[in-house]
Amino acid sequence: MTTLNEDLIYEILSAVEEIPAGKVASYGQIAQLIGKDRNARLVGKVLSISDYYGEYPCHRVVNHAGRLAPHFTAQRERLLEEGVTFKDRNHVDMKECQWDC
DNA sequence: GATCTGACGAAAC
DNA sequence: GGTTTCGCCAGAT
Repeated sequence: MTTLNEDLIYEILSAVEEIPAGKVASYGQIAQLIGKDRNARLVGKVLSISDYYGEYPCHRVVNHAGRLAPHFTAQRERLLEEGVTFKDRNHVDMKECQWDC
């Protein structure tokens, strides 16, 4: 496979853009949607290297604990504006706002 | 080509 | 609820 990241970015972003406003999805959920259920770390890495924030709702992607990305400070504010509820300053209420796919 | 690292996940403790 | 260990894949060194 010589095509590398370009293909991964397409798959991941295609899944990310399906996340409805006011909801959040875990990396594992995205990974599963792209057919790589154990490849959640790739989702995060690809988003970090890509500059697609603004074109895709990558702020709606959080980890399994509802914790936000360590290098993505604006993420919390964006989610609050969309109506996502928080349990703590850095923890999303997964029970209420996790994407039901 | 081997090793380490990473916006992670799940299970075990 | 938190920490520890392991697993997974792709990129960087």
